[in-house]
Amino acid sequence: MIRRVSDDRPYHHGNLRTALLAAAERGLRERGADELALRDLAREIGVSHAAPRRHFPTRQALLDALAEDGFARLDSVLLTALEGTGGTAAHVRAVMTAYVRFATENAALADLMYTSKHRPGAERLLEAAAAPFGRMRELVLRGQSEGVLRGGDPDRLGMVLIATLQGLASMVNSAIAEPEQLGDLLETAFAQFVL
Amino acid sequence: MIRRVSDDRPYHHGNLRTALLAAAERGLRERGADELALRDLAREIGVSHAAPRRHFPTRQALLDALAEDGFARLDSVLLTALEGTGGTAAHVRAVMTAYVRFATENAALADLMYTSKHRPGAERLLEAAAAPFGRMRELVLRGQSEGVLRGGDPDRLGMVLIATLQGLASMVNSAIAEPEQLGDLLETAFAQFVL
DNA sequence: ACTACATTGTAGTCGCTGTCTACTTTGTAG
DNA sequence: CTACAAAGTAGACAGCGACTACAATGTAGT
Repeated sequence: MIRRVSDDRPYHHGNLRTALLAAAERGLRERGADELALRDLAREIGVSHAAPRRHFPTRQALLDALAEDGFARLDSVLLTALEGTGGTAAHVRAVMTAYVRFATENAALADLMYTSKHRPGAERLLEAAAAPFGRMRELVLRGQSEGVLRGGDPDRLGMVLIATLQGLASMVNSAIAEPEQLGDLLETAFAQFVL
Repeated sequence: MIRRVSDDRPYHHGNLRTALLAAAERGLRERGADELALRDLAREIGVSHAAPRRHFPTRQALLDALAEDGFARLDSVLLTALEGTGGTAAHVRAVMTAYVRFATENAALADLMYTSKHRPGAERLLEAAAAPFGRMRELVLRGQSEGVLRGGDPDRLGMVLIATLQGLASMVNSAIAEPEQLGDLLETAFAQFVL
């Protein structure tokens, strides 16, 4: 059992991919995507500068993985919101609040999730996004069948709903709208969707 | 009248700031913000690598200027849409279409305009954004007074409207929604705002 | 238990970038 | 005409992403 440099860390990290994602997520939250450097993460974790390459062949691959994970986290946040008490209308309100809360508390992550980079091979991201979008679609279907939501193609309505929420989060994140307005803005949006 | 290196370009460019912005805008459209390098732009224009610094002290300053210009261009696009024929409802529809068209044809620019980078000194950007937002607010006021738009605080309603449009553009730009759906999505959104 | 091989780490290098500093050329106001 | 401000150049530096060659470790097959 030979140990490396300072005789404390094993040659193989064992969980480098996970460690990288965790460190990257923290860096993303605290300093933004532009400040994320693979070499910084490697130093922070204590591996060589080239080690991350085994798990993320390129910096963009790491950012994509972050975005993918972001959609999974968003999905679980929405799921939690749907577990609350109250009727469908209350659920809609809860989900709306939860979405915007998530997207404003993780502003840089939200940017990554909806970035418009030239990305030909982003199937993984789209699959990850399908989870929260599907969940929202189900809620819309339920709302329509109960008559609390406007009719029409549930896919379209769900998409417009998420778009509105993500747009509102963007306004706050870019400092165009003030965070204090968020409650009122959400209420205005809510009134448009719920009959 | 001494000339420089290849005896063709004068020592002073004369319009370097404008030239940089133009080249950057093209690069932004064709290759995305990540690929924008100050040194590339300098080479393309034919000045030294340090010359851009006189006009944009940092790369981020150039990106901010691009975003600022983006809001000005957006405002003029909206203005054009408002000059069309038809009543207020038609104007609302035209503005909605124009917004989403602008934000999808200039996807990377839209990202810059609504980015959530830690930006303490972004007053310039906010001032630039005030133009299109103010224009939208006027339209909302007109729509409300004519009874074609839902009531409530016009600032809030205008903000929700732009948020919805920007959100829809984000969905398309990130390939979550397909461009072909845009028409239907816009119609769904339109039906929510116009009584 | 041994051994071949895939996996996952290390070290070093390369070109490129953004930023900074010192210097030079040009425009311009007094 | 002359001093100074404005706007360019050249060179240096550290840091980064990406690539390569090599080393250590886990593991599957005999």
